[in-house]
Amino acid sequence: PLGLGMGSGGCGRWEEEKKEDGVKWMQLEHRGPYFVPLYEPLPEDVQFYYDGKPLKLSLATEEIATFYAKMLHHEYTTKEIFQNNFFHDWRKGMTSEEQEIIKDLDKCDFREIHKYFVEQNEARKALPKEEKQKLKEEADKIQEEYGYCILDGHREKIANFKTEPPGLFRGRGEHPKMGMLKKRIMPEDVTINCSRDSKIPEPPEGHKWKEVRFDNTVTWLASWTENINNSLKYIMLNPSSKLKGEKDWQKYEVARRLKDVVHEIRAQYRRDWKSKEIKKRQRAVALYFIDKLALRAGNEKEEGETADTVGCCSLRVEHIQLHPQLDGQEHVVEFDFLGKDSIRYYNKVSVEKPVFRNLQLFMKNKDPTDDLFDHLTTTFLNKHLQHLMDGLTAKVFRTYNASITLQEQLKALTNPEDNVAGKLLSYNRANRAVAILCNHQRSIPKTFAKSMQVLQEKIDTKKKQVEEAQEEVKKAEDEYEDTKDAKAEANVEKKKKLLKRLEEQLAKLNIQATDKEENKQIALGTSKLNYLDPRISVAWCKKFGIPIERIYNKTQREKFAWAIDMAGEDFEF
DNA sequence: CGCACGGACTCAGAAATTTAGAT
DNA sequence: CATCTAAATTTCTGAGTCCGTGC
Repeated sequence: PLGLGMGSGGCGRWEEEKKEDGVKWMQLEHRGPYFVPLYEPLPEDVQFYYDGKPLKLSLATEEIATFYAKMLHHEYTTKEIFQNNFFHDWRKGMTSEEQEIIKDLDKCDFREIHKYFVEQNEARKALPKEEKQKLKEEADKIQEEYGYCILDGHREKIANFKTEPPGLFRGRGEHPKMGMLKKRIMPEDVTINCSRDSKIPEPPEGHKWKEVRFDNTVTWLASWTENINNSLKYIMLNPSSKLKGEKDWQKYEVARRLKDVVHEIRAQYRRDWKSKEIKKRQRAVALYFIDKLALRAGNEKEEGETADTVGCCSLRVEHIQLHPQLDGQEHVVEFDFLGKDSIRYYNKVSVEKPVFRNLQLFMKNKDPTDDLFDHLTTTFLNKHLQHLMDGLTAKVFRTYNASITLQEQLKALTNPEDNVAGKLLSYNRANRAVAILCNHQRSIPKTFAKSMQVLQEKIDTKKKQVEEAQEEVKKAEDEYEDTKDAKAEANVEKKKKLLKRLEEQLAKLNIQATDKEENKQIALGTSKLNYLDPRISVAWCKKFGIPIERIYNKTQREKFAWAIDMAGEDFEF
């Protein structure tokens, strides 16, 4: 229905007969989820201690105890909320006798159990090669049996074919539910979705499914309700599948359509800044942020159920500060809030004057904890966007701005004279510009400082070698001056060649160091995988003769097969 | 008929595992 | 060539967005 235009190339796999509205497949057959192994009790000599005395736990109580014991040295277990939630749920699982004894988490000693698991891990690592090989083969067999399905005649990889094992819930950031017990998923919890006439998956022996349904308007193979947030979890296809690939393609086509109308939309929200309706003004300012800063929409969240994070529409007064003047800039807005996954967004932005004025108005007579856009919801915003362009929602701006930024940055940064390493540095820098725009961060790798130092030492060594080689060249040249014999001439060439090689190695190391430093706190993967139209990258590779393997690994090439197939070097986003 | 709510899907960084490269 | 180590890749599952529906 979207009328997707084919790029150059074109291939059978990505163009197929249209299905009825909302229908996702005609045939779906699979084996159902793979259930993670049941709990194995601890050996007799591994004991739990309460108040200094060994205490034999019932099987269910012991299992939950092991979840905590495994995390003993994790920062989580030091948090009061984690401890309280864990202890509350643990006690619920205890027998009444155990409840009578175990009343204080501080008196619980899990150290021996913890030590046992550490040793188990080490033992597994130290296994002889053949044993490891055997384990791998077993895993491969499971993957082979449960990891694929048949969808409309194609064998497709499944993303998550295993049920999630039980354990303690670990939310991101200050999550009020951290430490709660995540229950084991049983076949009786699972709904299977497949085609009516397919081989219906067998539940494990002695069990039955909660339900088997035949709904071809959805893409999931199985689902269950998890007990922490009482929400659904799904088993779905791998990104390499045709179904997901087409959806991905469609996403970028919508973003490309935004390119045609974005100027009009920008003109529109600038007009709306002056509207008499406060609601319209708020919508226009929010949209300006979404467009300029690539903020997320920011749906309302249930208070106390999740970590306190916000997006654009849910920003509170306390999340911004207004500076009429700052560091030589006018109308500066200082943002400081926790976004998705409790990742901090911190930014100082000079905004257009009407935006600044409006923000002052929106903040007037409000408490810090009041909503900045108190008359705005994501539904209202998206209704408006839908009206401006078919399929337009707030998130499309992120996709659009990310992809257009990559394209522009590649154009600006790529030097055709550079070698492959130099061009790849440019690519990474363009990718990095997008990651910064989208605020994709990672924690600085634990070994960062050390490995940076090692690299710096390598550079210093190489520098010395280059200097020595330069002297060697000079010496050889002097000798040739004196002797003029062929052997000396050959020696000069040899030394020059060596020098050139060393200089190239040094340049490469320097590039590596620059890249590493610039990248230490930036996560490139998320934008590469979810925001950047892969056809831009494919075209860039073709244009500059960079092998596609240098920017996409195997998994990424599988996910972006559609783009690799269809994009020529002249593709424009 | 507006809106809460559930459902289905994309997007997210940490942790685990594997691979490659240095010694 | 073996072994250690860091980087790359894969796995995992939580956290968002957005839509349809039912009251």
